[in-house]
Amino acid sequence: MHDIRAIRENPAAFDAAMAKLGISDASSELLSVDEARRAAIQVAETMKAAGNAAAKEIGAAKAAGDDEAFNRLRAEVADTKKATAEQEQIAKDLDAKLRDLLMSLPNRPYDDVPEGTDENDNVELKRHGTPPTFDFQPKEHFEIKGVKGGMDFETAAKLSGSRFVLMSGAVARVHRALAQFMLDTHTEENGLTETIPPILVRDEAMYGTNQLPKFAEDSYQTREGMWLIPTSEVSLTNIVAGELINEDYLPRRYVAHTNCFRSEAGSAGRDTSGMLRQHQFEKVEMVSITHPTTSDVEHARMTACAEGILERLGLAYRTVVLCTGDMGFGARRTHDIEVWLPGQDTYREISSVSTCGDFQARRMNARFRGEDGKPQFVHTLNGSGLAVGRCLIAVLENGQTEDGGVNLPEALTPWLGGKTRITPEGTLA
RNA sequence: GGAGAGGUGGCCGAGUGGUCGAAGGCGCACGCCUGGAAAGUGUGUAGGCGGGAAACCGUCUCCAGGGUUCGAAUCCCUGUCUCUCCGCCA
Repeated sequence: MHDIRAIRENPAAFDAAMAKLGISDASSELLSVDEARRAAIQVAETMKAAGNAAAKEIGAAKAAGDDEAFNRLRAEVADTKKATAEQEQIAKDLDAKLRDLLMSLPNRPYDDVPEGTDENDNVELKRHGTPPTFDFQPKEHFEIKGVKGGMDFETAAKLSGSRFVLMSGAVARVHRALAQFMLDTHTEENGLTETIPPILVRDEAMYGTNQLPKFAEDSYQTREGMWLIPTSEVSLTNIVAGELINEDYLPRRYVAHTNCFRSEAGSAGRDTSGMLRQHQFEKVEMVSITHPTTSDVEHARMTACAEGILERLGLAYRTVVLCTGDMGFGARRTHDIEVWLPGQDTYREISSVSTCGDFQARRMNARFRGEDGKPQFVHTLNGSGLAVGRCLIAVLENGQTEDGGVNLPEALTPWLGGKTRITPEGTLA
């Protein structure tokens, strides 16, 4: 959510930033509602002040035993009471309207974010590792002989429909090992706090991290009205919702391994084969709550944490900064990390690391007490570290051998009980 | 599912119709004390919104929304959340 005062002070800067997102003249309606709202507040408060003063006089008259004055003042107050209430309602409605307008606008990109319309305008920041070469035609993950038996889409469809998978045996084990490896690395080496959060949340949490009100159709809701999280960013970021915390509590760094649920409402027909895009998937998510002055450094740090996982696994990747047209609703800057998938002969997103500035903090009302003793909004960041299912795909495709087996990354060995390979028969060896 | 209790400031906790934005404690800030620290001690310390260059002023807020009343943290209604006991259950 945006700061109406900042917009009021410099509407041109705000409009220029929003124009980069293709939203023209964003400030004019905001400012006119704001002006009406402030005028209404002024009127309402003046009326209210008069009423309060009268109430005091009435009390004094009563105490003095002056019945004549008491009754006269009572009648006066009764006359203006209704008008005051109406005026207050007007002010309240305008305030709610302004809030709704502010809530529905996306965050403004930082100045260093490249302008563009879609993913083709994203700018590469970094390329790490070399895509492996094969002396045979590398397959997609679900075509690899040793993998097929442990990655069953038909049975999953019987249970749940399309975009679900039933993993078993070696594939399931490698998937689990990956998640554990990520979690252990983040907690033991990157200093993140391991967390097991609820994955079913209330409306308020979904508002806080901007899934609501605009993107309700992307998530699943229970009969009771709770939401299955589309990412544990929701649970982790909202830890500080409504809090006024001590400055020395910052930064706060969380990591969680959870299931995530997405309806994929807008992506019919995309990535329909394999387990690249599922309704249910596992993700190791990182969230940082920081002081405003350190969020940029934190953004780089978090990106490095995610990249480090791929580096240890020996996977080639590239990191891009998303252009204005490709960014999500709440982000001020987003780094996407794309891993090399030999089966698709391309880089595919495996992590997205965003800094949101105070955008979510305003929505959540998450503050800390600053140097001057005044509350300020915290900054929030989130990033995948990494998407476990997609990481599994990368490991399988990059490690595949001509016989249909898979050589697994050395870094994973401790989490696989010393095993290093999936055989063409689908067993761990 | 049944029964009950309760939501007060950054935190804990008093307060059952006015003089209450709210005692007291903790925490925090500044000072005194000290060689330095701890302890002790003094003073200060809620937030939102609106106005104002500022000082400051107004207004709202004791879970939320309604109601009673001249006046509500306090009484009534509804909602919501939390906790306890019983039942069921991983």
